[in-house]
Amino acid sequence: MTEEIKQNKKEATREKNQQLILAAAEKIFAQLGYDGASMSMIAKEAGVAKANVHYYFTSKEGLYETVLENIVSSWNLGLEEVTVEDDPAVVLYKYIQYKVILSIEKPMQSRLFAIEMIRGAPFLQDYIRKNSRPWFREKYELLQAWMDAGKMDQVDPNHLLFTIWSTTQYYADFETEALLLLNKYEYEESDVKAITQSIAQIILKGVGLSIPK
Amino acid sequence: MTEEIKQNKKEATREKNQQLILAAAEKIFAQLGYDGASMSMIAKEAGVAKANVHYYFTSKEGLYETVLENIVSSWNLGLEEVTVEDDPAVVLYKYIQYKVILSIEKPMQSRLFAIEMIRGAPFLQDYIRKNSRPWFREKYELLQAWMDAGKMDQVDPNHLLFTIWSTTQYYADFETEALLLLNKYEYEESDVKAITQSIAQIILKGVGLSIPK
DNA sequence: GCACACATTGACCTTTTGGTCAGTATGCGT
DNA sequence: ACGCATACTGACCAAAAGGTCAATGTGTGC
Repeated sequence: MTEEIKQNKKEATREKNQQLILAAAEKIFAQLGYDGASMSMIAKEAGVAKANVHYYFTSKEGLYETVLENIVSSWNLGLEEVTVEDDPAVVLYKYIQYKVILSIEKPMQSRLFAIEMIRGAPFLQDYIRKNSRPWFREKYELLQAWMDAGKMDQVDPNHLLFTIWSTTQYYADFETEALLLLNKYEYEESDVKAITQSIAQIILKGVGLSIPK
Repeated sequence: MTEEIKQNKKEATREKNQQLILAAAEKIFAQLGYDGASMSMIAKEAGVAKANVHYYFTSKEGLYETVLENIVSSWNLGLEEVTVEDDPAVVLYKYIQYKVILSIEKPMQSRLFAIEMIRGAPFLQDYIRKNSRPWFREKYELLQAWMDAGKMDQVDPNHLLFTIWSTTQYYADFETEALLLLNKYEYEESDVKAITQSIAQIILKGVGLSIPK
């Protein structure tokens, strides 16, 4: 036992219901967007009365914000402990693979994020400024260092990162389009590998690297 | 004078107002999504009474559908008159350039499309099946032919096309994120070139081609 | 077992939504 | 100039939205 396991029934119920509502909200918001979702749908999905949702989360905006924060703070942004000494081919390959898996397995989170961005990020602007931007700068420096060291081609690191994000997230956000064009009903296990392979092949070779074995 | 220029005032007004409403609807829908947009906002934006919007377009769904159809049918999908004899480097470079320009100059259309896809394409599914899919198959064959002829590397043409789409559309759909991370207020003229160059460099080299001069 | 704090809810409120309709304005053909 | 078809609108409606609240249920500590 690690932390304070002792928990009375009330606290447990409270936690459980809050979690229930949060999970329901994530699902509904991702499916229908902020405006398309309604508090009663979320309450129904969570199996509680609508008023109870308002008991835990003051407003729809508040609930939405909490959902976004939860998702976003759960994101290991990736590339956390990478240094200039590492092999860029290995690092980038693994990053692409990680992002593809995330897209296929947790598409709702990606879509929720996309919806928020398209809306102009009314709630996530602060997060991006405070968290994403430093992370981004750091990775910019990392990539630039690799390029300076002649380990890979010189490309604008900004656009390289955008390229990795967009290509991998495409399979979550535009799943409908992708599946329709591939004439598939849903992604298969083998698709993860094929997608990773194709993207990695293009991007890695595109910056003068080759796919690690 | 090409067609029937003669137009009485009634027809002109009708046409004008319809166009006014459509333009307003496109803007509002792209900004707020289907559910976020309201008929009164659209009417106000168009400068007509709400009831008049309903006079021309039976319902919100109908209006939304018309807006989508308008956008989508205005899309020259690109790569129209390309044959196997053409140089893939030139063709792909121009295609990327064309899509980047579109993303920067008409981001609302891209975003509207993205929103529709994330929602599961309730209205555009038919269009994709009937129009995009044949186009997609055709370009698949074209790319495959180039690869068979040894003009470029062997990559799954499906994912290559997805890669081009996603990377270019990113700058429209995720404009907020991109600008925040680049610490810019808006795209500049020079960005179109820089983006095109970076994307083209990665993708072209990634499939064994080099940027044409 | 009792009192207190917290959890839960149905009923209710206001506002906004998409949509309708009866009535009015407006340009056209005669 | 007049009558008719079409364009247009303010007022209105039912439904659904987010949100509130008084009342009721329910564990916990004493």
